Amino acid sequence: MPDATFPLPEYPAYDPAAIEASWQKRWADNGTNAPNLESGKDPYYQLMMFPYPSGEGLHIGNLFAFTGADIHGRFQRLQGKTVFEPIGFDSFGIQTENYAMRVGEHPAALTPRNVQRFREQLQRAGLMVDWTKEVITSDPSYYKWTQWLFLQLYKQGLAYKKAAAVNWCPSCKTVLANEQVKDGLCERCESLVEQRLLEQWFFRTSKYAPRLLENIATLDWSEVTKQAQRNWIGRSEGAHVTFRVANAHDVTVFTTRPDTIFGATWLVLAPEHPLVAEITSAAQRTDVAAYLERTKTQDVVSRRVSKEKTGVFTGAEAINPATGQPIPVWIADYVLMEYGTGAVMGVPGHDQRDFDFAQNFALPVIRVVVNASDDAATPLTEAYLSKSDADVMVNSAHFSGMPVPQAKAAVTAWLQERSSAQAVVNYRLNDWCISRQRYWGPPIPIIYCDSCGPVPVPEEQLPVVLPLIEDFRPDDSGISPLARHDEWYRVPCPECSAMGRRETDVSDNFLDSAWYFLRYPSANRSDVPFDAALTKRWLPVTTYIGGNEHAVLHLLYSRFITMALKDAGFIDFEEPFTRFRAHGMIIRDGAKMSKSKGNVVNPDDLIDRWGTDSFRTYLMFLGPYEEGGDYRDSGITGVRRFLDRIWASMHECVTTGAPDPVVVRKLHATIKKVGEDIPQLSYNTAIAAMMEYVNVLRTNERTVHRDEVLPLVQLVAPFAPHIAEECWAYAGGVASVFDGGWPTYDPALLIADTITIAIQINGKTRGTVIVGKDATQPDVYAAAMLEPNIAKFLQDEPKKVIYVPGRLLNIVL
RNA sequence: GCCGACGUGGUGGAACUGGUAGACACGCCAGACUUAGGAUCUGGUACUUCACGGUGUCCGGGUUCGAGUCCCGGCGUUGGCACCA
Repeated sequence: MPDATFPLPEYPAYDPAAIEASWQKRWADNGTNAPNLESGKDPYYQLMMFPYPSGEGLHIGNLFAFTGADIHGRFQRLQGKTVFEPIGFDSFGIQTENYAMRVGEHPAALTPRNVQRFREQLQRAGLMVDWTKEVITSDPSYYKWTQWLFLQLYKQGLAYKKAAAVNWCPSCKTVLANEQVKDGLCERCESLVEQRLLEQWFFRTSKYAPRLLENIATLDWSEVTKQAQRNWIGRSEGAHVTFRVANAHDVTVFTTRPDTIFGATWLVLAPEHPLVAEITSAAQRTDVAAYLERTKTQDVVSRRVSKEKTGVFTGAEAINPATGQPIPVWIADYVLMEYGTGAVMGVPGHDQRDFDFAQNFALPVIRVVVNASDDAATPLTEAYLSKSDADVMVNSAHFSGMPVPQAKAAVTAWLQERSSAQAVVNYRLNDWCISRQRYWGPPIPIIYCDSCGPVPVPEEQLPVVLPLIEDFRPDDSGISPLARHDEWYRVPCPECSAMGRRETDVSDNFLDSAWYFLRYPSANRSDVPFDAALTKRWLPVTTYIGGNEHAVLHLLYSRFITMALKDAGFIDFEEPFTRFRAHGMIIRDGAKMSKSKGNVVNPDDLIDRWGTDSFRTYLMFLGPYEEGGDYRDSGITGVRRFLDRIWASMHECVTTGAPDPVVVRKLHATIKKVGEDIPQLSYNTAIAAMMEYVNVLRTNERTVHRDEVLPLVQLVAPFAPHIAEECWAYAGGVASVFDGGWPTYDPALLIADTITIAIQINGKTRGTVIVGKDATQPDVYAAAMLEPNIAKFLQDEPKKVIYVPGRLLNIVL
């Protein structure tokens, strides 16, 4: 930066702090970033994932995410679209509640402060956010509609209550979703997770599994995200096969390998299977009871992580419908009640888990699939998982000798004829448990009445306001703290007016964020969750940019809610996000930033030192936006120099004379490149292209013409909006640079008069020649012969000559 | 175990459908202007060789006139899921 002791320049030094504050104020005063949602032409809904307002303030990852989304939104605006770029705060939830407990404050006191701090930081970040449509999920004006949403799903039969074995964290004292359990430990506090049986509210996400899966193909989303969704939904084709058990009961299993049924030498039920009690023989009752007790009290770690196969014999026998032979029925906790039918057939020869089980309990192994080169008599040392289409059946009655793929269908059909099987498709997507026995969330709007049962709170009585209570801490009763407050808890039944009790569970934080994008355009409306006309005009979201850590849950829940609302007739689309792009993660020194590692970077300090524009541009320059990058302190100087040079060029430029054609040619190439890179989120290469242009622009301190620099100001505007506005205004631009459009390029100017052709001998580059742009192969060849370095190789006639016009000539000797 | 991504100078990273590997930037070296330089500008910077040249995109094969890019087989790093029948 220029020093004050030096002869003063004739123009003001680039002072980011001053111009950034001034432009942020002007944008707010002029409503620059608040589009007219009713009438703006070409609506473009640019969404970014709203932050959870933590006590630590915004971190660099947030700003990386938001800046990337903002650049995209600003670019769309420069293309003439009316861009709506809202933001809000995901302020309910267990994170805030846990933080509040840690610092000994009430979440209701903490949240507004955190939100305010986030707001200030976000405003400094120079985002094109429409602050008039801000949404705060913990505000009654928002969660009123979250509760309304619950009621709509309830009416549709998509919300129901059931007793379920849940993951219980003894430290957080709450139920955890399966997704919140990592290796049997609580995702947040890393305590051992236990199992408990509780009455919970569920949404029927499983009903939508096929649609959620099929629609993925129609979405313009990052491929990684789509794949993660597919895996999560987990479709598998197979069959339900029914076994007769103890001459009295039918037990249905799900299998993806019906072809291996001749190798099924036992049947296993999950410990929670409803038939366990009925089929257990008198002799085995004690052992079974002991086993059930053990699996129930066992913590989830030993159940889910140690894959040791345990089990107990029920004393019952089942008939294998293929062989007609009796096989023993076992109970084992490697069978999960949540998946399939909660029962499986044990085929030790061709399933590794069954093989391990057979080893532990000395159960017979029958091989029913062999590879062409294998001998069926060789004892197996592990399960043979059929991988080749050349595998054939053995020991399988009249199916022996049949190739495996064919046998899958044939065996199913054969069993089906005998009413023992049915081809089915199974999904691993479970229903969504939305109950949380906690305080900091929207109370689920249900009242229990002794005579009427569960009664939904009438819509006109919403919101069910979360009461301000001092002792919001959960205890280990498993019941929400709200139950301890009679004046809130006791309430008349809406139907019969007898005294009833409120549901004390609050809903999952993911429900708050599963519909916020619907609320934004209608954020100022208190009478409806979303205005019909505005929703029609602005949704679905045009482009959504966010972290891939939400690739599964948040995005899937949002899709589910959107589908449910469509089916209920509230909206006319069923996919909320037309285009989704996942950004990468910012790491430092090859590792995630974390407080414990002490490698956290504070964005405020960087903005103070270098300015928002430099900081934004630097974040985008670190690496490909969709991959993230490695943060280093040293690199930001290069970006700041780049902006300094733009500033200097603008203030030193002349309007007399004509722009240099060579510079103009480079300018047009840069306009093309930047305009192509931004929509693909190739921000790092767009910035590199502009830097290259600046290097040409200022070569040897040449005099810059205004027409050479003004389009550059427009190109850089999405990245560095404040300096762009300032330069635009300096050059006499009226209004905002963002209403000035995007520069166009002349394709004719991109074609140079001369081109450089690489000359290769046997594929090895030996030199280059410069020829006219229309040079033919003989022209290039002749030119190459004038180069001594090339000519010396050509004592003999070349065998072959390959010419790639405009690129290279390869002479093969 | 399953699914995915990635592997290029001292560093972050470029390289469109196979076509001059290392754009751009940091750092470093040298020079200019300077009382000064942590400002600005200019030049250089993959490795190796005095040079001509040779070698280079994780390793080993292959396809091709030509491979960072495509194919096969390894190794490594990283993200997600995981007793899902």
